[in-house]
Amino acid sequence: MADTLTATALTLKDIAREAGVSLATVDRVLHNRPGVRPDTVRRVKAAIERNAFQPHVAAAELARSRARRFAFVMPAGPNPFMQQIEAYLGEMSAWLSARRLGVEMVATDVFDPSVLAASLETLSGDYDGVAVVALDHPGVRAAINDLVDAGTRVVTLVSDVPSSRRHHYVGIDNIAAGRTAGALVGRLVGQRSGKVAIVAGSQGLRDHSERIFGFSQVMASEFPDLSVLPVLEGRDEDGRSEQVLARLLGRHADIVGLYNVGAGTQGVAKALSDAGRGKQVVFVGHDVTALTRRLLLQGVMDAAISQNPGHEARAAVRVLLALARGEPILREQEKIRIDIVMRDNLP
Amino acid sequence: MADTLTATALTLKDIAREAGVSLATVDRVLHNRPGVRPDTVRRVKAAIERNAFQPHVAAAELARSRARRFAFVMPAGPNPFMQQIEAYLGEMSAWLSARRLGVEMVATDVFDPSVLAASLETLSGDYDGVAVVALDHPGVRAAINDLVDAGTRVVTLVSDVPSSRRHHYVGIDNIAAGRTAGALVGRLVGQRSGKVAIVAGSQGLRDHSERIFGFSQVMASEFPDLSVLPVLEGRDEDGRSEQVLARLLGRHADIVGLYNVGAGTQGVAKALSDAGRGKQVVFVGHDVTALTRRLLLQGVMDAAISQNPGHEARAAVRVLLALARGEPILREQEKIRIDIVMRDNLP
DNA sequence: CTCAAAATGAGTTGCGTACCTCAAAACACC
DNA sequence: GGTGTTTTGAGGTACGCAACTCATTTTGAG
Repeated sequence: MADTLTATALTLKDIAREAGVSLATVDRVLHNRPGVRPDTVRRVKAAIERNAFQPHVAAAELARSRARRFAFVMPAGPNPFMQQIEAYLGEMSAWLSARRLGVEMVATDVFDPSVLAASLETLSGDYDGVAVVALDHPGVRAAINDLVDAGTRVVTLVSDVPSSRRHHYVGIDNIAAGRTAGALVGRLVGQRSGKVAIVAGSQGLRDHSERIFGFSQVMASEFPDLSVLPVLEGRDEDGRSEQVLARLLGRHADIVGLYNVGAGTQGVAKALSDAGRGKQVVFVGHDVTALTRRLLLQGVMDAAISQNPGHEARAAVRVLLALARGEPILREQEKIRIDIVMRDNLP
Repeated sequence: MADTLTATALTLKDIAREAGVSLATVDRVLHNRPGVRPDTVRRVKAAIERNAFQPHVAAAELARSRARRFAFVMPAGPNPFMQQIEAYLGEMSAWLSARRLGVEMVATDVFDPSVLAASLETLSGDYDGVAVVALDHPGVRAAINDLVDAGTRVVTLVSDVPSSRRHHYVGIDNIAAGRTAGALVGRLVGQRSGKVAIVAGSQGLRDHSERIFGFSQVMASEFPDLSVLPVLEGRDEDGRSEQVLARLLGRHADIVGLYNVGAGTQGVAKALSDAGRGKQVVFVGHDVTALTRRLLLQGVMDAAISQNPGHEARAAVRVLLALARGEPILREQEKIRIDIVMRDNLP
């Protein structure tokens, strides 16, 4: 009836006794310090395994006096999504200080590889962990690898650099996000046939191009009655997005679906409304902000694909902390889901 | 450029000096122990406020030696959703034991108020915290209140008892979940008109009736072309669900939508398939299990409304721990979202 | 067998808090 | 002023581990 999940509370001393060695030797093994015969290492590790021993995290944390410092390298300038991440980190401040963790924001131009790489290089040695919104570029990859080699824990945030040796990626699978957007547009358009427009920031951005790829894949394979128009580039700016979309709407009267891949949502919505086609066109975009929330409630947007920024911020901190402590990562917990947000499940 | 988020690392000794009292007095104030003049209490609290002092959680945890014990009171018998919660708790075992936390499962008949209440009473005193899948009933409410009065922290899990004095509810808003299901069915049906069927476990269950309420609300107000048929009760069993639905499908050729409120999904799917209407009827249900995953991939189910069981398990533990430690709860983090899961964003 | 190097034991200190005891001081009351 | 009560101070111990020193034992090479 009452089924217990946790082990008994052994201490290092118990492990030492079990392995027939002294506390000092267990300590050496536990921290990979030199001067222990391979055979002894094995005996100690066996004792640890056998008892499923976990060092008491509170005791370990207390003993190592030194506070941990993490850096968050984020885009400079006004990006609502990034501001949300920063805000959620702010909400954690009591949590952080109760654990004597220091989190510092470093603003930089993440779109310029050399600037970003240089920013990363300056962090070396000063921090126990770094979270970075990274551009996928050889220079950046090298900078990340240097940090890792210097013993800093690195997680990529929102945008990944899979070819680097970063310890973890906190963000969504953008191809799947694009596929989800495609399925939604296709299903919500229903029986109608017609054309589908795509507005992106730039196809040079990895996350945008991956989303477009996934979207197109689904449209081609599952919704043959819908034809996808060439991708418009709005550079994530409202004005330009509005302009290019307005022109396209003028030329095609049979547009039934619209996928906005990045930002510039305000402009996209305005072009739709001005053309008087807000209700006929199925409009799917990304992220839940004050604006998209309003558009969803008004029925202008039909769905938003979202990655929970609060979750991303907290997951990044937790992952960095677990890495620094040598604790296992709860993969399931730290995985960022692709949220489908419609009017009735607005968070 | 580098903007720091966290406070400096003061200790109790610093606070004592600031307030002009001894460590012992600060300790008395911090733990609401008697024997301190009101005026002195004020001075100490002021010093704490002024410095935004947070006790070092690791030190506090270490000092109080006594391990914490939590109990999870869950339904006995084979319920896949509950089994998932249990499995996720199992995945946390390393995390738990590194913090010297004991989590025990208590299986009981949560559908019988008196049995459930009795189970809760037996826990009094033995646990620092209790998470319970609770039926909303006066006897249960009283049992919960008794636990709270005895100093045990209580969170309701999945199913709430809002009228009790439980400290926290970990679960979704079921009315909103029903609304979301309704919006999905309506939108995915598209231009067609016809009838919509509802299969529930029992309308006596609070979560089921709330979901039906939300679903009907949306259908009535936003999809006037769809008419909702009377609710079928399948008691969350496959056989009975299949039987009642098969009969209904036989009587109505114009069913275009189906909402399965609870379990019994296997039977519902079978009735649909056997009638050869798997593809024409928009089928929305709850929870991501091995079965619903398969049905989504096959295209039999169109969407699943899901509350992440892993998140619920971990949130319950974190909330109980925060309550026990007197730490603030990260509301945003512990809030359970209503996930819309379609084929392309299957977790 | 000898000797240096490697491996190990034994012990100390400190981290910041909880929890406890005992004595001293301050206070209230008659 | 004396009495009893309340408030405060001072100090200690313990929690489990990290990080260190130094002495001692074991090992392997010559």
